[in-house]
Amino acid sequence: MNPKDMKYRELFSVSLELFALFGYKKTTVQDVADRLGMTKGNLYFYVKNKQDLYLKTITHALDLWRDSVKQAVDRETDPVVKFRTMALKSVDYIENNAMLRQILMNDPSIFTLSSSEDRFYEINQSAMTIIQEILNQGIEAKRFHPVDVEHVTQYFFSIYVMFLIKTYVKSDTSSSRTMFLEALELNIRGLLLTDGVTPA
Amino acid sequence: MNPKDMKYRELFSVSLELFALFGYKKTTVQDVADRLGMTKGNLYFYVKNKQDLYLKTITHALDLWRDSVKQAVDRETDPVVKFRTMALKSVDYIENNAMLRQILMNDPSIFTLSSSEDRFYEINQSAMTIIQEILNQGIEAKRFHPVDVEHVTQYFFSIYVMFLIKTYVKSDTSSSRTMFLEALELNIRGLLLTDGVTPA
DNA sequence: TATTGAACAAAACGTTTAATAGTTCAGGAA
DNA sequence: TTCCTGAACTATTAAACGTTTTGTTCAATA
Repeated sequence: MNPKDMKYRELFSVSLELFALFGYKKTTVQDVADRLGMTKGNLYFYVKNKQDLYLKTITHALDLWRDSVKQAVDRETDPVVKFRTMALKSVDYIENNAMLRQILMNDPSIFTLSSSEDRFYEINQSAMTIIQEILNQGIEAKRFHPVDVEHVTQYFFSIYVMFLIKTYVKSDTSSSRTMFLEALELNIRGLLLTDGVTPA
Repeated sequence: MNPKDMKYRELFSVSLELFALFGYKKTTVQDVADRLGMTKGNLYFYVKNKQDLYLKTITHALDLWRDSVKQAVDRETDPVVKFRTMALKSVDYIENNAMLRQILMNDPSIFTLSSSEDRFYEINQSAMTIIQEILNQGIEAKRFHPVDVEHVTQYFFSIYVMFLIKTYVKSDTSSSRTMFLEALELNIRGLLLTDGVTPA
């Protein structure tokens, strides 16, 4: 890895930690520069402005999240197992990442149900591709119902976002784990074709 | 109907219209009193304060919504038809009620994914009862999978709220209708027991 | 290319003040 | 009693102010 990338990684890492700890407003450019052992003026060599620093930091964190899920999915071959792995790994990742959870709580607008308000549209779009590919593969293999892939992908991603909001933004922890697992099985049943037989 | 109830209905009707038109902040107690042909002082005979007026007004509107869905569901007997009727009627009602839609847009916090923040907890709880009864009946009649009724009810209600937010709060109108219908069929398939046969 | 530090601009903050809007209440009419 | 009025009172909001903090730029430099 080249030294420039290293510098960026360190920058995003420090930045994420501070934003998680203090939130966007209370984190000053000076704070970040101090922790990096540089002056705030020099930060502007790496990012356009504070907003840009924040956006790049979150985007980087979301990239790592998606990559982790993608890798887990790629290890599997069966579409049903892929689907289940995707769902479980996604939740597992955030479950074990306190800093990212804190970021979500500080800034509820990171995950929005409105695509037009979505500041992370591109990364979310690429996350949806994972769902889409699994659906296509499952339909191709005659394991899944021939659903409207585009809309069902959108639907699954919306449910996923809804869960994230419920559980980590609104911290409605109570029974949301059980709800998630019940929902997962229900959706898999909704997708599955009964072997060979097409019900009337 | 007794005259007191009539007065309240008029009050809520006028109030809803003004809140829809101007939003909570811009609607003054004076505005409401004027439209009712009374003084603002007298409004306090009917409600505790402005906040109470708003809460009672919205609650009343939500009551009418739920009653309309409940009536439509009660006209059916088959659990699958009931389920579909419930979903379609719910969306149909808001689709044909511009004032209520405006209220939702003015105040995005009416429908929240957090039960602890829910100012309309009771009415939403009673709406969930409709779902719960249909699930119980369907399971009893061996038409539905024996799902965890409590959590699946919560799940369906959350999806419903998610759709309302997406469509009427964030006005992501684009393809949300198609998504809704695809999701409805997927969920029904997920609920349905294949006749007689239990898949391994 | 990467960094500094000073200078500048913009935003946030605390305070004061005036206007507006919400609430109470004594008293009177239905 | 129930319902209502109108004036008095209180709380909230908005604007304007100077002050301080913070974000951003840039010429100089290693």
